[in-house]
Amino acid sequence: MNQVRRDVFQAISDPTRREIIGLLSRRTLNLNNVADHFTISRPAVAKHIRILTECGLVTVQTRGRETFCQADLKGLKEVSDWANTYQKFWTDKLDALERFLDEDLPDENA
Amino acid sequence: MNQVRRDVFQAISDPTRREIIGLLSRRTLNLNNVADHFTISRPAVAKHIRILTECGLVTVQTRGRETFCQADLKGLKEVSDWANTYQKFWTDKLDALERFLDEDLPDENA
DNA sequence: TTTTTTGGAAACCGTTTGGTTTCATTTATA
DNA sequence: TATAAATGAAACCAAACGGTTTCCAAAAAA
Repeated sequence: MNQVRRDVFQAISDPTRREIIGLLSRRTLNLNNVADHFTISRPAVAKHIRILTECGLVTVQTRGRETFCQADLKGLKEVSDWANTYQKFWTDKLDALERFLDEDLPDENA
Repeated sequence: MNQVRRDVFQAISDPTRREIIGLLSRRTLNLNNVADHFTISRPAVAKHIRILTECGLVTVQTRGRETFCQADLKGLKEVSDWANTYQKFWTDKLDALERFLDEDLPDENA
């Protein structure tokens, strides 16, 4: 969990972090509020949140003794865009011509 | 790299694996052909490909002494769908009412 | 002013990750 | 048939990951 690689793809690879994203997408919560949703310890949640902040998916704002965590999920566009590059693999709208053009012709930079 | 967690999100968290996906999305290649695109060793590439097969993003077919690797990226729909859940975070089409409803009203399960 | 709440930070731990080298096996080819 | 090509498999490794417990500091509440 110690920070070295910090990109969005790696940040969302952990299911707990995706849950945290889901929580914070609905409302801002302080750290303990987030931790209350999980069985893992509060420091573990804090580390997940740090990872999310390091790739910009969460911003943190301290007020008094509380640390409010807010989702800022613009960075997920990169993920969406990347996955959508391969949309044809799960879309059935390909007709014979498209298949021919996409797969049967030799690639121009092959 | 030893296989335990096998979900698509974790499979695509590694940049090398995303590159392999890109390669195989354009044409089927045998293992050495894939490995030629990288500086890491052939066994390392083989392990990446195994991970991709274990979550169904790549299928493998042996013919003679060669192992042909083919992309089957339907599984990326899960990633696309998940990311698109948060599309409003990078889409500017929210008007004042939407912002009000989404953020300013107290959450019903708060 | 004690006491609680909130959370940062450090030290530690076992497992997973991403990589290597080496060796064996199978299939083609000279 | 001897050799080369393609790959699998095993053993190993350092670093990162995901988690813990413990302790400390600051802010709020009794």
